[in-house]
Amino acid sequence: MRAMSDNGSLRRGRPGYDQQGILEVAVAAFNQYGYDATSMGVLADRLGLSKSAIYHHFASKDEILERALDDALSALEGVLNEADAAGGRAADRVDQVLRGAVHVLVSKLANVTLLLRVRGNTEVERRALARRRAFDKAVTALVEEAQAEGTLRSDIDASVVSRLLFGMINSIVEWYRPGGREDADKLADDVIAVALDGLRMPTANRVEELLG
Amino acid sequence: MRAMSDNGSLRRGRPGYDQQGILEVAVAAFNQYGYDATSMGVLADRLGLSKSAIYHHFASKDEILERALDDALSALEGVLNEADAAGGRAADRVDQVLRGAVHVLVSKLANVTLLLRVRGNTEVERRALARRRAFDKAVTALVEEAQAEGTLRSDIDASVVSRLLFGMINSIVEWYRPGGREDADKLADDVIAVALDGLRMPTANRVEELLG
DNA sequence: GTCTATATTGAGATAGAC
DNA sequence: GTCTATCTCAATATAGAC
Repeated sequence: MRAMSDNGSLRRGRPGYDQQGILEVAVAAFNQYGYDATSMGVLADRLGLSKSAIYHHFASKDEILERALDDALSALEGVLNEADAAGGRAADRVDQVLRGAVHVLVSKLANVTLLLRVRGNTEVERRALARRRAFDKAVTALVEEAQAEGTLRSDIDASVVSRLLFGMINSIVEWYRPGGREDADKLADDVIAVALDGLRMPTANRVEELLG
Repeated sequence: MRAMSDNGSLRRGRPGYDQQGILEVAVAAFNQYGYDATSMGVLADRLGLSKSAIYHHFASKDEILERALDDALSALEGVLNEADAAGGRAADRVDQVLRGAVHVLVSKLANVTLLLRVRGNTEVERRALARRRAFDKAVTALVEEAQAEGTLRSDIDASVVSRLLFGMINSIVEWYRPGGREDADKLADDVIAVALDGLRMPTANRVEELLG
């Protein structure tokens, strides 16, 4: 409740952590070693604190994870809600969701990375997985709409399409590293370009030559 | 060295495990809970053995992981080598590598899944990551060749292209479940279709309408 | 090839002083 | 808000019998 409690990520001085400051360091460690392989001891070392100091801010290791996952999930769900609220053609909403998802991935890279690696070992993890499944289901429904509309090819199953799309998008967390705001836009453009138009040169001969 | 040592996965009777039999159960558990979160105790329970019985077959938990990762990596490297040996246009070799990778993913689903989740916590894991990086690098070189050749669009960086492609392909392990041989071919077809031609209906209006 | 111990380490978490 | 010290439990791994 002190004044400095609200500017977590801006305060970079060593001691006197708030939840946000601890969260950032913890998530980075979780992503580097994996959640299970990251001990409270290692976490304490990274923070320059004792283990018990961490327990002053969080009730358990699990609770740290819960906070980080909720942040990522809320952002992704927000993208979906915005697209739904915007209305319009399904194809436009698909476009909006894909671009929005790329931006969330980039802006909340660490937390989303953590989310994508959750296996469902604990109640916290299982709740997160349930929210992810709901998100995936909504995206699949959107793709189905776009197929019915005639704007997306319908020779591939909608759930396969949405899984491949998000497989591509989600894989960004494996290699993308910060670097500015316009990079996220360019990345989103590239993803959309590959997803909608494919990699083949528009002028190149089609099926026969490449796949023959 | 007994006769039954060579038919591991075919022998389904409970006791009298060989390395292969233990490996399969272990990898399944590693994928379900995550490697670090899977204890030798849980593994023993699943095998219907005591912990010490496992140590008769493997020197350590790490060695079990090493075997599984090597199997997946060797298969993927084999795909690359075959494509290189086949020669021909870069575009054809890209196609061959993508299809081959999908088939390896499907045929060695469990081991590849494990490989894709390795974080680099131990020497074994770091060696596996190094082999993965070498594979990725070779694929990127292949994409560059195809771009220079004029068969793949060159407005997107080759390393981004290969990362998005393999992001899409690798994500298959998250949802694909057995189900027959032709499924793998159909899946490979779908991946190639999305990757090369994109999702947009060939007849639909292009950039202006969808992205406007 | 498997078992019942057991050694040993490190984990998550708590108590209570400052 | 942080510390030292400690509890408790579960982990990997080993010893040695059958």
